[in-house]
Parts: sequence; structure tokens; C-alpha cells
Amino acid sequence: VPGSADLRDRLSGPVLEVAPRLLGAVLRHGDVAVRLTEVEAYDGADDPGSHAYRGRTDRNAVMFGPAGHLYVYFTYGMHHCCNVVTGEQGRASAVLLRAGEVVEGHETARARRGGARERDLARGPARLCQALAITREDDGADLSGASPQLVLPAEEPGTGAVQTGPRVGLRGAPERPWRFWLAGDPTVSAYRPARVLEERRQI
DNA sequence: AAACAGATCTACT
DNA sequence: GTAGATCTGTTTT
Repeated sequence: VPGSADLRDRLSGPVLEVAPRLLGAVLRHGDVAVRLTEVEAYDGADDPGSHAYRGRTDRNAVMFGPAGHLYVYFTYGMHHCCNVVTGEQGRASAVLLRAGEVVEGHETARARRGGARERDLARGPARLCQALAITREDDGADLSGASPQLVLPAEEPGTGAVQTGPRVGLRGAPERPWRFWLAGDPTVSAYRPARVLEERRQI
């Protein structure tokens, strides 16, 4: 059984190395466990797309702490999204968990998700949090504990199994291809291309 | 006081 | 598969 130092060490490298390492990892919270199939890397203060870009605030404080903890934020007035803090302390890099496959606790997850189809239970960052019942109360949680718990795969996915592309929904730096997903996995979220910043015709 | 952020759902083609 | 409506905690002015 890996200790907290082991998990922290494996998450302490550059975020672009760590992010694909999370594909295939299992995140468990209570009765529900999800195998991660899609993630996005955010590189701290150097990254205009990161919540840490404009420095530390009450909301993002956890990002500036040690690797291996959960950073949970609230958005759209009703959704939560969760990230795994990576890199060295103070770096504020993190990996957003965008999608996964429920591998334990299907009944509980389906009830929380309003009876959604199997592949949609954790397909999308807010759906993943809803299936796992992760909220701001879990912000800062140590993932080496029993719950929430993150178990990294024994072997990293082969390079052929991982695809990359632009991150979703960013206004700042959409051209960094820092989204990683398992090729062909049905639980990977639908890609939404960036809206063309062209003036729309007035009615 | 006001602006911002952004994922999901529904309804429809 | 696509288009449009939706909301409140957080941050900035």
C-alpha cells in the first residue's frame, strides 16, 4: 500500500509529465470510484488559463500547497470541478479531471446523476464531481488517505494510447495542447471547439 | 456594486 | 450533433 510520500513524489514533476500519468488512475470517494480517462494540465502562475495566474486567493490557496491534494472549485452557479495539485510546493500547477469511467458504486453514482446513461455518469468535469459527490468541502483533501483516495496505475499508459489537444473552454491561452485523453475511450467528453471570436450578425 | 467564470441540460434539427 | 438558456461564489472596481 503506497504511502503519502510515494503519491506526492509521483505527482511532483513538471505538470506536462504528470498529467498523462493520471490517465488510468482511480479516484475513489466513499463507495464510488472512477477511472480517469481525460485530464488537462495547468501550469501555475505561468499559465494564463490557470486559476493561479493572478496569484493566490482564498479560493485557489490549495493550489499553492503540496502535490497530492485536491483543489475543488465551484462554477456556473451550480457545478463543481476538481483538480489534483502537482509539482513542487508553491508552483501551483494542477491537473483538472475532465472525465472518467465509473468502476465502482454504479448504483450510487447513477442516483446522484439523475439516472444518466452509463457512459455519461462521469463524462465531463462537473459530472465527474457529481458522481463522486465531491464539493468544496473536499477542497484541500489529501489524496493519499482512504477517501478521497487516488491510486496511480502501476504502469503509465503507452504513448500510443494517449492523445492530446487544446484545452476546453479557455479564453486565455487556448492554443496550448495540454488536454490528454485515452484514445478511443467512450467516456472522454465531447470536444467543444473554441467559439470563433467574430462579431455575430446583429438581428 | 458590478463583472466574471464556465459546464450541463433541454429542445431541436 | 448542435444551439441556446441557465446561476451563484469569487474577484475586482
